[in-house]
Amino acid sequence: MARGFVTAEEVAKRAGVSRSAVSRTFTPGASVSQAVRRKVLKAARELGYRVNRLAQGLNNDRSNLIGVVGTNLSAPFISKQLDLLSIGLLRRGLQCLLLNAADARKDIAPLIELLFEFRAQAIVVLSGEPPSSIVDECIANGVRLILVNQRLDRTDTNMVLSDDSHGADLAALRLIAAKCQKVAVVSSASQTPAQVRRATAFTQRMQASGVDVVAWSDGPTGYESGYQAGCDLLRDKKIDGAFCVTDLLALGFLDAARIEMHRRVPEDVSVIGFDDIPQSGWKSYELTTIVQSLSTLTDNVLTALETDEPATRLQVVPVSMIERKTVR
Amino acid sequence: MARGFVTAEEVAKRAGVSRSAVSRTFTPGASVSQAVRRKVLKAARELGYRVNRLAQGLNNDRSNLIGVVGTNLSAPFISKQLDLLSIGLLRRGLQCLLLNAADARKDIAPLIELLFEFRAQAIVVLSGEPPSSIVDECIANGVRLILVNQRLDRTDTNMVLSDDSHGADLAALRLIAAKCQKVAVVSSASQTPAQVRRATAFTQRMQASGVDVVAWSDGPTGYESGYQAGCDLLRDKKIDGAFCVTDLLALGFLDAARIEMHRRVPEDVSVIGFDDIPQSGWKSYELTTIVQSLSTLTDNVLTALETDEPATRLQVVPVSMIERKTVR
DNA sequence: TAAATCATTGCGCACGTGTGCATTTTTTTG
DNA sequence: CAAAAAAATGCACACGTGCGCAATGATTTA
Repeated sequence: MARGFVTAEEVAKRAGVSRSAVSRTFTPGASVSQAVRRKVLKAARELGYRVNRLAQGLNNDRSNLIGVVGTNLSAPFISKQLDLLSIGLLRRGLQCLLLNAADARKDIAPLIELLFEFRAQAIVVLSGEPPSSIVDECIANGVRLILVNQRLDRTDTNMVLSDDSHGADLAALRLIAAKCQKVAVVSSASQTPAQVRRATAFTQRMQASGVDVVAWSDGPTGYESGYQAGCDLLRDKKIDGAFCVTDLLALGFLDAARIEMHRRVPEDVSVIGFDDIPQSGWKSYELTTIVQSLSTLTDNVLTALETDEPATRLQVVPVSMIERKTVR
Repeated sequence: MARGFVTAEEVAKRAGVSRSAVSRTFTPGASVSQAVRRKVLKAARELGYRVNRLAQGLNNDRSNLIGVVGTNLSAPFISKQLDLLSIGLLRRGLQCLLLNAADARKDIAPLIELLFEFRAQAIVVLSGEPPSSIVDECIANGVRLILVNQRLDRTDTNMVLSDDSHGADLAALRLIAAKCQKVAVVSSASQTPAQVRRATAFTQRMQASGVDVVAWSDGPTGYESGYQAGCDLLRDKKIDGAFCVTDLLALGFLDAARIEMHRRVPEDVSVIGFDDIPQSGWKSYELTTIVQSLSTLTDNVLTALETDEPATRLQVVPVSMIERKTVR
């Protein structure tokens, strides 16, 4: 019971073979006789040997580590994304080095530096806007960079994002069909690129149809902000529709409308969200919303990760609308 | 612009010093003159040098990697736990190697093996029951193992868990105070140790007071199962109280009670949950529940991680009850 | 049976870093 | 200014592994 881990050297000694034999036994496709292999495996089992992947990655230059950076890891949408991503990585024999960007909301550059130090093979950014200089460094070091739901004005990095503007269009058209006269767009103070795209696309489409639009954005992207928005906005009795750029906002808005402001949904006010988080399907809400296909989003990230020469740098994942019960 | 990463050797050559000087420049407390340090830093910046932590960990035997294993990473409670944990790790200069145990629900042994291969300094298990043999291997290899909300019959590993039985007691006493005559205990088919502890403690306390208890457990631990439980159980008009071992179950139960089974809560039925996830505070629910202090839970994990000689192996975190509006 | 082919094995180098040790340079002290 | 102390520097080894290369042993072919 030596302190620390067992090395291939010790296994070799016990099995009475060379260290190379041990290495080859654990290297698929290497040339070892059955007899030696058996001896090595026996010794390894007895000593509790495990190959050291760090040392392995040192001369392989394949660390098998994938860096994942994100904020708001406990928000339903992101956490589901992380869930699927981590499963997919594990299945592909890749490890997930998770960095929570909560402390460095805007500037995630230091975190990416850290991932460089760990020789991450690739980096997936779930949220937080990376400066353009980071992209250059990734390219220089041969690290693949994948941005999720986030658009950069460059063609030399991978981006996977949902079709925000089309989603916003769907929402707008639906509210127009519901004969809304005056609608609200609810977003948060964080104003992520995705949120801005959704809000502006929606606004444009509505205004083109001659519908009044009032914008609201304050606080963090969560239930409470949506609730606040509902309380603020629905003092205006004219408002009969709302598009919330996130389901969490929409659910807060819904509760404010029904419970605090005494409106009937959908009879008095129609509400549409974006994301389709699990809670939106709960019986108390049944929110009509734009669904991002989280599985195809994740699949695209994973293929972008393992493809050697990515054909398409920019992948836009289609969205659809699921009609539940919050639109007239 | 060489392919791959820059090494200390190259920096040394460019700066006109020895490789040792480079190493020392990036090692806090090492002896380097100002002049040399400046030259090295300049060269490093120009070349984009970053120390290779993998190689570093090779002779340090401090990989700085902490393995985190868990299932249901997108469930509100676990995801919040992961969120806090990953923040805390980062602040302490530790990296979070995340393994999603979704594919190996029961047997997480292979995942822990994998963490051994990466020479993780410590392993945090958020869910999924590790076999006792794993504990031995961790000890043999000097890897600290921390089990969260999960009790093993051994005294040689770290465990941090909420006071489940006391929480269940609080719930029982409250339902007794509400004069419930017949109550349900709702759990899931997964029957994790924590769930079992809560359910049995609750049942014992209730039966000791002469209250009828019916148990229900089926499906995964989520909203839908709670909903199903509500639909099944509330056919019995006698049932006027329920303790759900998880908030998600409780929320589903609530919706079933109010919407599907037309009961008034709390007038007809009282409901208590466990965890205090964000959704429980939402205006549509206002669930009375047992709150686990996620922050102290996480703090205890982190201190267990960095303390060299843990005084207390078993840490029980106190729980409390937050009264909202689902109990008469 | 001799020759040729093939599988197996061990040696030694490489990967990128930290650090002990001896040596050289600088600073402080008397 | 000389001597002693302190600081800085380079060399070489160690960490644990994969793999190329040459040598050895086993097997097939003529």
